[in-house]
Amino acid sequence: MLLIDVVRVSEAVTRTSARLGKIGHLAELLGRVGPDEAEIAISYLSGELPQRQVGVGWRTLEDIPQPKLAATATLTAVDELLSRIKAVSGQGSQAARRALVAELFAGLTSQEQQFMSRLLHGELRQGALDGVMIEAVAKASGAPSADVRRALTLRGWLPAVGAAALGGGVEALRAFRLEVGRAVSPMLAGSAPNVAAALEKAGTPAALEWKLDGVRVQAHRCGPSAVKVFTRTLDDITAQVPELVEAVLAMPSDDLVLDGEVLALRPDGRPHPFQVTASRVSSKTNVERLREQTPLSVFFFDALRVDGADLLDLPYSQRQEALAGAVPPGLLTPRLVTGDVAEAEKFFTDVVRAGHEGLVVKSLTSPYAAGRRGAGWIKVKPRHTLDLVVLAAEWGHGRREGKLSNLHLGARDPEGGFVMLGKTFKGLTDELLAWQTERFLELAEGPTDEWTVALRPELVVEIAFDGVQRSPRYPGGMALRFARVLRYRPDKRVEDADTVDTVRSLML
DNA sequence: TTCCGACAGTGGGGTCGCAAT
DNA sequence: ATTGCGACCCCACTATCGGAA
Repeated sequence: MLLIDVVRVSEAVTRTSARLGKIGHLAELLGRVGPDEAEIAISYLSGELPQRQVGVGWRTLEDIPQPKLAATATLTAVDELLSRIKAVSGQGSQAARRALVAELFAGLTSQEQQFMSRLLHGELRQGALDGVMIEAVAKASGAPSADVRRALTLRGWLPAVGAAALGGGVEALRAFRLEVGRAVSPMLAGSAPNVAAALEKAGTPAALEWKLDGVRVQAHRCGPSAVKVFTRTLDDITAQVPELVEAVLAMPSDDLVLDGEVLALRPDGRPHPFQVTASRVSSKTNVERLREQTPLSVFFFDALRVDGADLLDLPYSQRQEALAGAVPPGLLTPRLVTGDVAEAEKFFTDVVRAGHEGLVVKSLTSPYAAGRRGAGWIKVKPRHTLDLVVLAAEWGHGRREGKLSNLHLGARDPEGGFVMLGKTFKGLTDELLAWQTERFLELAEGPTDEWTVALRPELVVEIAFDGVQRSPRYPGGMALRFARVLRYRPDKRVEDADTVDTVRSLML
């Protein structure tokens, strides 16, 4: 199959707004793709590369060769070149990588070049990713989408699941098993504004678990001496977390799959800022030295397999029993089962006072269903707000093209002027986006660069955020974490906006 | 007919590893 | 030694579609 066949379908998917229409276009192509090219086609059309990352970003793609006129590139040839690019990126010069990228793009038409650029950027923007592709695989193979979804949970990679479904139908899908040592797609949580709302969603009584601000880990014990650890995106971080490996090796069972969170705690037991944990977990060199300075702790909250028994389909409460039997009590995430709102709210206050992120409220009956947010797990976190001043705005991309989208936020400096604390584009409705674009252009002092418009500091906006973190980037040495717009405050003057001192007092 | 769950899109700050400067 | 780039940790929120109620 030619790359252009895939590109044409992607363009048709982009033009079609109805989800069922998108699924129809994708399924049609899956119906005519050969078995050796199915993985590549499914991968590209769900917006990812079979190689995952190949070490090519926006900078590398700034200048690419003239396009060809005739579309002759085959999927397999393109895939093979991308694998070579990845290999060179792993160990080789940038010049060698650039040469291979040039070779790839020189073989593509203009239409194909645009597709490949977006794919490499991870910005296909065709309105279809895994969720839509699951349905397309189901339609093309004749298997129920629940079976496709289930196989994806166990296998963790849709192209392999899709290729199996196209080749062997529903039986091939049902042959997928949880395999110790191979990552499973993790179950994700939805969110609620407060504990009472979360309890309502999860059903009572529910389990309340501490939400720790670290890195999600899936630990596999594969036999007497082997452990593997994966992140939420299924990357292998075993070598970076020796403490966790040792903790799992010390457990009596030698056939386990556990779900948990790893984080750095201070000697007094309170958590380090997320930045400290992230730094430790992502460091690959000097791990032994680093673990002495910043040891990691792990807390498990679910068990997918214990002593060779798969537990994914069991209700939460039964998985908890298995977890408690397999993991020492000190490595269990603190939890409380209750249906009482007052008791739950006290537990929430306690966990926040202990310095942690909040709670995850879990239905006692839900199975471990990967990939689908919001079903059985609901997270709750406290919310801070500040009244800040809009200092500048950046032009948006994609569906926000032509709109001023990303706001530069500043706190008032009592000495005069403003101190930038970060940016946000979140929380804006289309209506607000249109309004602010118009209003900003009235306040514009002129462009500071290609994307940014400086504004007269006159607008006050109420911003919600999760916390203040240390920042090497901004002049005040601090930045807001997960800032989002709540509403504009036309009733407030700039003199009423919060000051940097207020923000600094929150950074404790 | 209305409601709501699931999905895709739009990007945010911070940090590491690596190659080039 | 520093800088630029790519990758990936953490993540909130809105718009939309289409099935459920």
